[in-house]
Amino acid sequence: MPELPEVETVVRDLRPAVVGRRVVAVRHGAKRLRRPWDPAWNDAVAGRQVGGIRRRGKWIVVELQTPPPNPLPRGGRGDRTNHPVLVPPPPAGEGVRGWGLFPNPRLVVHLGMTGQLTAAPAADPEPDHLHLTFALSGGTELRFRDVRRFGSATLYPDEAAVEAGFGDLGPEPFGLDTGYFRNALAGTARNLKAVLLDQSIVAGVGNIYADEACSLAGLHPGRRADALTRAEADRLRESVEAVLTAAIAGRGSTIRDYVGGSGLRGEFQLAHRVYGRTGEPCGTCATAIECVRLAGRSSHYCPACQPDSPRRARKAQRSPG
DNA sequence: TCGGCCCTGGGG
DNA sequence: CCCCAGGGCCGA
Repeated sequence: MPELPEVETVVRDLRPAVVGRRVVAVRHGAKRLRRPWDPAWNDAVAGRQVGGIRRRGKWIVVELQTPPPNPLPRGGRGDRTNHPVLVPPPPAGEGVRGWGLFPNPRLVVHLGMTGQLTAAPAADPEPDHLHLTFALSGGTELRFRDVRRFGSATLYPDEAAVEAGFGDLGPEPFGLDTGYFRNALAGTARNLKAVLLDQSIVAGVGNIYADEACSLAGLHPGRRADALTRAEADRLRESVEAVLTAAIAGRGSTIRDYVGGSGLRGEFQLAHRVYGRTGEPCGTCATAIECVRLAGRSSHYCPACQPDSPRRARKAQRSPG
């Protein structure tokens, strides 16, 4: 479900709802996700404070930290010793070791196809397919729900481990270096669709926005990447950035399951040019949108605006419309 | 580099 | 019943 714009919307929604709060308790379901949740992680998380939340590609990183000591009441120094320490100590038993092994815990979440990460009042009824619940101070719960269980939630001990976990994840698509993108395209015989879906080339683009970017760029998604001219490659890079920016502004696309961090659906599906519009008239030239299978995924395009060969592309370039 | 697979549910 | 679905990983 969620590509970069959806994940970005989740993160922006969650930030004001969770940052600064402490994790009071962790609950997890029995069914395993892509990566099973290790129950030992509960102790590493409980008592910590949410320091921040951010996005990387389609991944969500929740930054946890050891909460600072409570501010001491003003007044005489006597208070300093008498005041009870309200910061909960690490859980008993192996808890001390649990905190020690996770100095700067990072909760890394991937939403897969149907994952939902939301902040909700603890009093709200629990939905079905709920796999993880973080009860936060102030009565808010951070909930991870996922019908198909292609998503995952993993705890890493620190930033270095997160980076290692990301492996060869490519750069963010915003402000992407022109030369880098040209070279990436020139270096492979795969089609544009496959390249745009490849997270090691650019992070965050999925099936919807790959199609939308090709449409915006006027390029057939089946074109060989290494056959693009420099101008075409640059146009594609700009189109990826433009469509993602517009989609974030529209709070992402809800086809079926996607909701943002506050449970709201996206709006950008209403602005799709080609995705999910097979048979409908192209908004530019009224030709019927077509759908083919590329890189194992449904791929939508306008056969008139997105010519399938470089030769026809050059022709269309000379006489647009 | 590609297909199959992991899952559940909705629609034809 | 069949096929389809915002993704990623693993093995041929």
